[in-house]
Amino acid sequence: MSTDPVVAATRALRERGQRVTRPRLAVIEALATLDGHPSAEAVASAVATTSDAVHRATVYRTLDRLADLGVVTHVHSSHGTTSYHLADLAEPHLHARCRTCGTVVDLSADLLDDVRRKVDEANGFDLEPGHVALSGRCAACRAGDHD
Amino acid sequence: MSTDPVVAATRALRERGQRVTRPRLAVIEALATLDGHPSAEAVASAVATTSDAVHRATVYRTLDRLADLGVVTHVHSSHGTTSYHLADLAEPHLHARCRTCGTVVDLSADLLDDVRRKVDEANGFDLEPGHVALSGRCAACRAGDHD
DNA sequence: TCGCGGTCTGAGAACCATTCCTGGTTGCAG
DNA sequence: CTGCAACCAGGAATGGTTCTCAGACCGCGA
Repeated sequence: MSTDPVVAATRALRERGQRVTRPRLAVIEALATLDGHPSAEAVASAVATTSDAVHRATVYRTLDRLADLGVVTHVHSSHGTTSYHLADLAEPHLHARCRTCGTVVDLSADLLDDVRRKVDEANGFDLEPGHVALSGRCAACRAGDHD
Repeated sequence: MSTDPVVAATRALRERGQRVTRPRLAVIEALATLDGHPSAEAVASAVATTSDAVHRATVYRTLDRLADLGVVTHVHSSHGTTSYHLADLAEPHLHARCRTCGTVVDLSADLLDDVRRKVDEANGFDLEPGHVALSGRCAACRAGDHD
């Protein structure tokens, strides 16, 4: 990660013939700033506190565009929410979301390699393991109360 | 599957002190009739064509209640939709949803057993593999067009 | 069989995140 | 600098799901 993620993102935009606009920069910077796996809504409100006010709709559109370009990664989790993070910020990894507290846990990327192979052989289905968060209960919630 | 799923469902309701009402029966029968993994919306419109008209809100409530009772299983898939099916109708199994055509593929239940164990050891996270549909691309869509 | 208590339903509006539409703005190539 | 096209703001529309409340009905006990 020697490259500034913001710089990398803007470069990726230019390379694809996309414009680098203030709203887009604001979204990218918000993603670079926010820890974890913010939802579109979280990004929107983070940007809202900035000097550049960016309209909600623009945030959604921009996140979508950036996801297309591969600049950001989006993960769907259980309750229909989608979270985003800059692709550069971390190694590829999988996600698991606690169904009780909503925390997202990062898992190692190769965890599902075997499964992916098996599913390909058995069903001809090409699994994309990072695209959806697995569900379950995190250590804290398991300890906190009983099932 | 020697037991009629509708009977099993009504019995489960009674055992929990829940009432067996016409709307609930209609929902259960719709689930027993519909193939695959219908969404709440699909169940609602299936029920709407029946002689007993059941209000949308009631369908949602009922599905929720039945899921609590363990009579139906609900699975979240990528686009925020939730699908339901009677728990009795099939062996426990996992789901994978094609991100292109939306088809839900059933996978064998033990597929993620190893992964579950690993995640438990590494993160203390208790994976519930059936609760969320994995994502990817089905055989037909892979053949149909290129990535 | 009948009545009662409490649960369940219907109806429509509220709700929330997301998407669409339109006219005005702005990046960027020339 | 100028013009074109892509982009954005604003706000309304959308679509699925949940809420509220008064009335209906289930199931138990008499």
